[in-house]
Amino acid sequence: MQSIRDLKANFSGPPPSAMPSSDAYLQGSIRMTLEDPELWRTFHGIGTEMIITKPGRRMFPHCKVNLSGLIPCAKYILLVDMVPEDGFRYKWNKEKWEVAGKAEPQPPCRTYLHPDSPAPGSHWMKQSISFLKLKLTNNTLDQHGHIILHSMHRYHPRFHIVQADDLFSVRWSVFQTFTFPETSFTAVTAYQNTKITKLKIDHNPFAKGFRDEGTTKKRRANKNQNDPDKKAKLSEMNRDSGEDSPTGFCRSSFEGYDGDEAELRKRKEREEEIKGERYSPWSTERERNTRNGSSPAAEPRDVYSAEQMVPALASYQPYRFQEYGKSPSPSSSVGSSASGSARGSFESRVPDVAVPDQDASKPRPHGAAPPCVAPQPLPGSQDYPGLLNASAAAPGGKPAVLGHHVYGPYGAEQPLGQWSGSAPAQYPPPHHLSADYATPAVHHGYPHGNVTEWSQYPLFSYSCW
DNA sequence: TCCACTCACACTTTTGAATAGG
DNA sequence: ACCTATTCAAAAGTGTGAGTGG
Repeated sequence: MQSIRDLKANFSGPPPSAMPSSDAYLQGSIRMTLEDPELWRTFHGIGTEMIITKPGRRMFPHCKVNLSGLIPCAKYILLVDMVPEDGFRYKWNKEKWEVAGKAEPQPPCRTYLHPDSPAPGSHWMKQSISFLKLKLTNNTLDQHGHIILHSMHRYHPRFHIVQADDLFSVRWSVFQTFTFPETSFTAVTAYQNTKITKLKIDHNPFAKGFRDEGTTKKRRANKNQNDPDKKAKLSEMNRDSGEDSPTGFCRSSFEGYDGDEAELRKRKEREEEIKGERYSPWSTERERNTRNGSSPAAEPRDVYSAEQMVPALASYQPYRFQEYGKSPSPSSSVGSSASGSARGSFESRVPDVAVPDQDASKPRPHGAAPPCVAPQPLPGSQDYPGLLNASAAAPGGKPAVLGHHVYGPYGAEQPLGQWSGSAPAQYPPPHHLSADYATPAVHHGYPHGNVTEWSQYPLFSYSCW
């Protein structure tokens, strides 16, 4: 298990009041654990899919985490963004996901700000933190601040904790970034894997209507009873599912899973036993990538330990350029975003992810500029303008500590409400800061001194309700 | 023809206002 | 007048399946 911090240096001399209390920062060990990991793992074991729609769709399971190790009286801001897992587009073919080509250019970067932000550490630690209202969309012109993703692409959520008294001081603050491998998912506009559908129906209360045989069967029966073709289809589905389901409802082919709660538990136990054999449709691939390295983290069993903390320096930072990869701004060429890439080896499919030798707990002096690194495409077909391969970023395979810089989406006049508001007017058309938060604007002509100006670059777009 | 996507639908839970009771 | 509990309607969140368009 790695515990690497994603430390953001202050690049432009913040006012002392805005400086994080670095001692506490460095000495404290912030710990984040994923709530309901079992559920996540169940989904992950099959290959989690998340529906994305134009108006925005919540995640299920939704992200819920516990935090500890924060300074109770210090204020923190919590953010979530979505990071592409790799540089590929996928298709569902014959009961499994296959690579279908190169990934599409990254959509505008959006970051979800937890509505409680900023709040004291005691607040974050006293209860689990839910990102229930985070929504995903495939609408690149989305005006509601939802997180924009591409269908048939794989992502994972990334959680950022920033110590900051208010949203303004985010830009001076130190980030810590956490990811959980079991939260990775494929964005889809319609479910591909019936096993996932089944799991969602059985666990999501809103889908209860599809759960038992009663309503669903009736509804389907009503809809189909006059249509022989549909009848045939339906019975075919039953056959496919490998069960003589009397319900005629989309019985999952998920082996042995029948939706009954108690039964589900038993199944889960059984699954646990065989987890090593089939953990995830993706895991084999990952293992292949990671097995060469002898990192213990590559072992699924370690990876999914219940109290897992996966603080990760993203192996790639969302180095997103405006206009889908066209390099629009000076910042794109002077990255500095060298992410200290220390996601567990299990987590990255980027072959040459390196673990930073620079302990994140070792502070860089404030004001020290991070190494300037030009973004480079991921190896092979990976062509993510939005990503920076950490190892590529750091010469000599020594990823530098990431300068994970934030451009506040709020101007000086703008209250916190700007982040949490839902009025479309508050969301300017997506004109995304080139190289966004991976890049210190101070290097690229976005004067920090002028909040109003840099606020034009919504590095962290926001989508809170 | 295939496949990704959109939309209307029926069903559910959640939310918030109105009301009643202490 | 205030607070709490209950009720009810509207809003929002689900997956489904038909239809559409590239």
